[in-house]
Amino acid sequence: MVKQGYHHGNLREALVRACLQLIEDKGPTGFTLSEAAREAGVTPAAVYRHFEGREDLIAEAARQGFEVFAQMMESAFADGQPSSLKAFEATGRAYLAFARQFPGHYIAMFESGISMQRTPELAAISGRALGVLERAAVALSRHIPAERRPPPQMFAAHIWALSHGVVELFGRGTPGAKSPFPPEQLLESGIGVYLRGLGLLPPDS
Amino acid sequence: MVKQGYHHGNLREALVRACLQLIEDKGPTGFTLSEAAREAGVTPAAVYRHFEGREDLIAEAARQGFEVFAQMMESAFADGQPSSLKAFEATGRAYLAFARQFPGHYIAMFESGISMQRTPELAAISGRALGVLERAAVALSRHIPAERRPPPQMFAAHIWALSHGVVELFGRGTPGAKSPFPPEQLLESGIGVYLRGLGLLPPDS
DNA sequence: TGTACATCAGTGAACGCGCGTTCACTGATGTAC
DNA sequence: TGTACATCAGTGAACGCGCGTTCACTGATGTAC
Repeated sequence: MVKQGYHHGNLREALVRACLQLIEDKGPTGFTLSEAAREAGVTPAAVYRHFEGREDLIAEAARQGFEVFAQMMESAFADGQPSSLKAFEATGRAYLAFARQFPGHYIAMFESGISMQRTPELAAISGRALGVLERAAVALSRHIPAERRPPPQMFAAHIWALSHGVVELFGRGTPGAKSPFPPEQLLESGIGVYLRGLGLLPPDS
Repeated sequence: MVKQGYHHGNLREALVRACLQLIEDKGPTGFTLSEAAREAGVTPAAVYRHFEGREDLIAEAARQGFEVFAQMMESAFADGQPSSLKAFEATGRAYLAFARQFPGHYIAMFESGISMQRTPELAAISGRALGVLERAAVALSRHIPAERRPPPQMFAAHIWALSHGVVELFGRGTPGAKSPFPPEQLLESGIGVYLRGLGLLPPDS
């Protein structure tokens, strides 16, 4: 992460990577522009050649996160193949997998306090990512008799909330951590119970 | 919140209140000891008569939060009366009610980064609060045939995660906020589906 | 009831610190001819 | 192939700021006699 000559070569990306690492290690609070610059082997002032400031750097980190997130969710959903049920479950797993694989991104996206509406671009990409969840819910909903079918947005919101809660409380070493269950199992079983409650899984098993 | 004479009278509590208000308004990051002192009409140095420092002040705010939280949860659970189902649902509602009624406390407790294990006292009171959820789950579990009964800790963890997720994503004006459903309804319906999945509610209705 | 004095809860000045941001600058790169 | 020059991406010094924390201090309170 240390540059050699006068020109860095790829400072922009190096800064984003430093930002992500710092956020992951020290939380969104702990991140400072100066330290990211230091990490990249560069003067703080150099950052301003590539970003408008501290916030803008975090926003870019989040944006890249949503990009990867959207891709993972979409490829997990796989247009509802082989069945909308399998696809839905895969989507839930992808959510957690992303949070674990890219903790820095996840924090930048959901805990750093930057708004998803900060820029049109950020709004678009985050909407695309979370839209997958909703599409998955819509597809699954078709298998529920219309009269006791909850609105798909509500369905999606439930799953999102459950997933996010599992990540925040049990996905990292931080505050809760008391649970004797690995987060994957927790989320999978939680979704299982939920789907059974919707009549989408056989009551037993 | 401004003192009159040389002695404040109740500076300790005034500082905690200021801390909570600042945390609620500006997030845990935005809170500074100096500003809390200013708010209380007092020199920053005066804070050290009552707390060991910034962290200690936040921890006390969290502690008081857990105190209230435990009380609300316990009185909602009401020893499982009138039925373990009703008691359980009331407990879930109490969780959300607390988060909405005491946002500053909630943030200090779950988002400020202070550990629940910071002091034995904090560990005890937070354990007591979250223990209610587990007792409620245990009581409810008895109505499930043993062979398809999930461990009550898992049960409790699911509900906690769902509740926390709803609070974080939809309970405040911040990042998600796109959901067209009020958080209360979201949580209630989510728990409803979940309990149906456990066979604790009739499949229809 | 009055006074001496210990205790307590504040002051205010000072500290060192690292931060984010700005500015005029300069070294490196690449392109036109 | 060589040279002049525009453009770009960095430097480094400086700024003002507010922070958390410390220290010797002093004003107010309450208690003993």
